[in-house]
Amino acid sequence: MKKHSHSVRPQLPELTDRLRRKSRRITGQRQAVLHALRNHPHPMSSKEVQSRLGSGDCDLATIYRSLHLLEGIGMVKRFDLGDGVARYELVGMDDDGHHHHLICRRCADVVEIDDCFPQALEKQIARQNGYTGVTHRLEFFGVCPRCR
Amino acid sequence: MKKHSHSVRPQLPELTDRLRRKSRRITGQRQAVLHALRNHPHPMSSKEVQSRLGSGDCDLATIYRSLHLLEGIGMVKRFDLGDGVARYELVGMDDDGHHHHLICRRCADVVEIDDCFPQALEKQIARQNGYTGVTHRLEFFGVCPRCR
DNA sequence: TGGCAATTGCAAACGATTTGCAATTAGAAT
DNA sequence: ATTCTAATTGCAAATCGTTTGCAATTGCCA
Repeated sequence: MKKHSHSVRPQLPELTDRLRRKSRRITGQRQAVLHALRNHPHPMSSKEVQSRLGSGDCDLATIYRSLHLLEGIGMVKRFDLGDGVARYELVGMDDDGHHHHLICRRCADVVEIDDCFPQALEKQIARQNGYTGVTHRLEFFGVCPRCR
Repeated sequence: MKKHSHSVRPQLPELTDRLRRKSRRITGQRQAVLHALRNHPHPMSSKEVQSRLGSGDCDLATIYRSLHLLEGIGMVKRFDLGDGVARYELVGMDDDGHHHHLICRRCADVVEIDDCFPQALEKQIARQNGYTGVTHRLEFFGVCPRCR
């Protein structure tokens, strides 16, 4: 049984350390983005991140740039929930962030699904088609109890 | 074993009949779009559809409108392959069009994966979270033999 | 504390998709 | 066959998420 993706919520200092180790500058904006992601363990769009930044908010372009940076370092993972909007989640310290979601078609509520099923199938798919380095992207859609 | 999604390639008259039955008008543009989809059994973007329209081409807006119409009727299925571009495939006559893809990260080549694995898991996911009407969206990514 | 490269904000550019509107056209009615 | 009308089209402009150029600012090393 895989550990729950959100069982470990890294502290902010740990996070900035990770940044520093990659020789990236610790700016207020980046800390704010990390802080926002840390406090909302669900996929967040750039705008959602921005709206959760406390004081003097930060330019959207900077948020996009921060998220890309963090994604490149592997500190956040990008998810595609079907609408045309990129969403990001903080990745645990040792985790690779791979998991899935169950999204309500009505209210867009998101449930994190931590078990990963088709991992075993990747090898089969890869072998059958001569592909290498096969990964997958899987999301579930349905209607949540409150909307039903 | 599920029937291959593309084992049956409907004839154009059959397709326009389906449209007519839905009391939609049979226009040259719509036939052209259907024709293009029919001859390329892989997910196609609006632009790809447009570039495959034979003679006097058709406005992109019209292609978008046609694809939406056809999707609403259930004649085409929309797929999201990870780049920000909607792609569509023609749905067989009795099929619901549900299947998956294996996409090359380098050249964007697409292999159709006709078996569907997580269908059984939908019920489990639904039950565990109180959701109803659960479906899923699954795509595989890797590097194809030619790019490797 | 100074200096320079990295980072930011702002506005403009971008690509995919949508929309308003006037002109065209498919198909039912005559 | 011709007429009529609502559905459909093309075109251009609008929208939305995201990216980029550039000048001003700022983190961090010396």
